[in-house]
Amino acid sequence: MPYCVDPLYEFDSGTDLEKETGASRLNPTIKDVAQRAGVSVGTVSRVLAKNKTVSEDIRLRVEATIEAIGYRPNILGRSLRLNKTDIIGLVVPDITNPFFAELAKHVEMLASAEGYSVLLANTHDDPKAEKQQIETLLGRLPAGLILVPVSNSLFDGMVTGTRTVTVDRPLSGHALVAVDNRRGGYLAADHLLSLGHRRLGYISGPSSTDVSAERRDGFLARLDAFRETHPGEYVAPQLVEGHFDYRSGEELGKRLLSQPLVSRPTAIATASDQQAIGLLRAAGDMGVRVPSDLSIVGFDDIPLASLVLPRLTTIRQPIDEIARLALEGVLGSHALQEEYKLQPVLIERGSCTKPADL
Amino acid sequence: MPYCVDPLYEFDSGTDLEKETGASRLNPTIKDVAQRAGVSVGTVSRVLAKNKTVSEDIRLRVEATIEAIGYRPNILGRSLRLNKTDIIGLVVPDITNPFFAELAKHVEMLASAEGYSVLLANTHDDPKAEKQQIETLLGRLPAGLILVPVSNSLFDGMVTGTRTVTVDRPLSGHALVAVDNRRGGYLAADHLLSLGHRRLGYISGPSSTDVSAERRDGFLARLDAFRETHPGEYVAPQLVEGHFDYRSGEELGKRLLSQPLVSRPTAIATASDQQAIGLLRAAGDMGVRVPSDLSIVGFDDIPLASLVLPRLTTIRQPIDEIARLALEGVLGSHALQEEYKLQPVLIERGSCTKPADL
DNA sequence: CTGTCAATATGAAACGTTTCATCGTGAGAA
DNA sequence: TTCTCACGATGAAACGTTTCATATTGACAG
Repeated sequence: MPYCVDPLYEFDSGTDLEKETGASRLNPTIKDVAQRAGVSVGTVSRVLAKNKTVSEDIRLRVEATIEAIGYRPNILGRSLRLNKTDIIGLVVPDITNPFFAELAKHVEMLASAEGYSVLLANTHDDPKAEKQQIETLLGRLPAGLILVPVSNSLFDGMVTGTRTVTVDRPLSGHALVAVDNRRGGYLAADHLLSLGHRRLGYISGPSSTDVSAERRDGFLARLDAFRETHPGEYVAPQLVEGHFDYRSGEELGKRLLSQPLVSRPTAIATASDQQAIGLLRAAGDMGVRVPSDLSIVGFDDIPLASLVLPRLTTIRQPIDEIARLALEGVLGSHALQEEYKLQPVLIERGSCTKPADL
Repeated sequence: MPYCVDPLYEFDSGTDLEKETGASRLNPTIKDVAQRAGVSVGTVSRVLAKNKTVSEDIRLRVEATIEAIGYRPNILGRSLRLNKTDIIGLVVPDITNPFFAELAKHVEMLASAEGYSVLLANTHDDPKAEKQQIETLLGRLPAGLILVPVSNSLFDGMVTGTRTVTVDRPLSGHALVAVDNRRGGYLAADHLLSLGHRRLGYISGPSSTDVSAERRDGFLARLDAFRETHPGEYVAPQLVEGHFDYRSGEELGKRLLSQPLVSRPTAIATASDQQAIGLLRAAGDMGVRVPSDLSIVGFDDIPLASLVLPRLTTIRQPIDEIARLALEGVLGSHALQEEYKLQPVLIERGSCTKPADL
C-alpha cells in the first residue's frame, strides 16, 4: 500500500526563521515541533505535560508551532516510555446480551470522556476463551480491566499489575461492583406476595454462578419470612433452573405452565429480563394471559423490558451506576474496596396484578 | 501504586552457564532472552519472526529460553517500531442496538482469531461525536477501521493511511459492505402482495440515511411493478418515517393503526426489527391482533425477532457474512472493492398471513 | 594457498516519547 | 567582585522492538 499522506501537514514554505525540518511528508513528531520552535525536545514535552517550569513566551511559541504543523503526540511512543496505555479492557460473556451491551455503552461513554478507549473482548461464557482473552488483553498493558468473569477462579496469568474490577459476578481477589442480588430476589418475592400470590414459581439462572444463587436465595428468604408471619397460608415455591437467556425462559416457562391449573403458579419471578421475555412468549403460546392469568417479574430492566407486551415489571439494576463505579475503581487513585453493592429497585409495569381468584 | 510483580517470572536460580541477567523482577524483555540464550537481540527477534535465516540449534535454544523465563514480546515496542498496531477500530452508532451488538460480536470473534483486538467506539448517532471518536481512534494507528458512519461526508482528519471499510451505510471514498437494501424492501413488499394484501403500510427509517431510502424504494418498486401487472387493483401505500428504534415503531404504528378500519393497512413492513417489535406492541395496545388483523414484516432478523409474540417474519441480513467481509477488507492484502453487496433473505415466521377479508 | 560466496549472527540505529541529571544565566548576598 | 541560588532550558538515556548494514564463519573452486 502506498504511504498515505496527511494533507493537514503541509508546511507553508520555508520562509520561517527556524530551519526547515527535513521530514515534511510524515506525521510531525515532537522533534519537528522542537526544531521549528527553536527549543529542545524536552521543553516541548514539558509544555505538553503542562509542566509549570516553562516560561510563558516559550510556552506560547511552542503551542503556536504545534498548532501550525498540526502535531499530535504519538500514543505509542508515550505508552512505551510510560509502560502503560490509556486503554481499558472490557471483558464480557456476550456483548449481544442487552445487559452487557448497556454496560459496554456506559463504560465506553465514561471512558472516552476521560480520554481512554475501550478494548472489547467476548468470552462466550467459555472459561477457556476467557483466559485467552484476558491474557492477550493484559499483554496490551491496559490502564485497567473491567471484567465480567465466567470462571470463578483466577489463574496464574491474572496476577497482574493492572487494576482490575469485576462486575456482576465475583472473582476472588478482585474488587466487585454489583447489585445486591439477594435484595433483588427479595424484592420480587415481596411484590408478588403483597399482591396476594401464594403459588409462586421461580426461574433461576445457572446454579454455578453466585449471582443466580443470590437472587434465588433472596427470593426464598422473603418466602421464609412470609411463612413466619402467615402460618398455614404458605405453599412451597416451584424452582426451575436454566440459563439467563430468552430460550431458557421459554422452555422453563413451558414446563412450569403445563401443570394442572390447581398447582400451576399464579406468578413467576425470573433471574433475568430475557428469561422473563421468553416466559412471556411461552405463556402466549399456551394461551396463558399475562398478567390476568399469570404475573411475571423480571430482573435487570433492559430497555426491551418496557417494550414487550405487556410491559415488564422488573427489578432494575442501576447499570449506569455500575459502570461509573467500575470505571472509577479502575482509574481512580484511591485503594479499591472489596465490594461495591448497589441497591436494586422494583419497577412496576404491566406484567403483574392480583391473582385471578382473589 | 506499588509495582506489581509477575510471579511467573522467577529464575530457577543462577545455576546456568549463561550469565544471569540482572533484571529479574520486571517483565523479561527480548534482551533478557538474548542474554540468557547467549545470542544477540536481533537473533531472538528473528526466531520470533520465524525468519528462515536462523540455524536449527540456535532456534531451539532461544525457544527454550523464551519458554523458561516466560518471555512475552512487548506489543508497544513492536508497534512503535512498526508504526502500526494490531488493533481494529469498530465505530458504531449504538452498541445497544442488537444489530450492531451482533456485528460487534462477529467482528470481535473473527478479529481475535487472527490475533487482533477490537477497540469499540460509540457515536450515539452524533456526527460530532463520530468525528471525535474517529480522530482519537486513528491516533492509535489501528490496523484497520470498521465504521458504521452516521454523517455521510468524510472530514479532513479522515484522509488516512489506515484501511477503512464502511458497514451498513456508505461514506464516499470508502469501501462499503452492506446488504442489498433495495432488494430487501422489494422482498418484503413481494411477500405481502403475494399473500393478498393490498392496503400496505411502510415504516421507514430516517430519510437522511441512504439505507432507509433504499429499503423504502425497493418496497415501492415492487408495488409499482404490481401496479403494472394488476391495473385497477392497486391502493397507494401509506408511508411514515421515523428512527430505527423500538419507540419509533411504536409511535408510528399507533398512527398508522388509528385509522378507520376501511383505510387502515392490513399489512405493514418496517425498516428494522426494532420498529417491527415496537409496532407489535402498538398493535397489542390497540387490540389489533397480529397476524390475523395485521401482518408485519421486519428487517434485520435480530435474535429477538424469533422470540417475540408472534415470531417475526423478517428480512434477514447475513450479519456474519457482513462482519467477515468487513474484516477481510480491512486486513486483507488485496485492493478493496468499492462495494460488497450481500443478498438479504426473507424469513417466514408467524407475523404474516392472508388478509382477513379474503 | 587465496579468493569468493553463501549462510548466519551481530551491533547499532531508529521508532516517538518522558524524565532526570546537568548546564547557563542572571539576581541577590557577602 | 565573587559566591550562591533559583529558575529555565538542554541533552541524553531509556522504554522494547525490528531491520539493515556488517562481520564472522566454513566450504569450495581456482
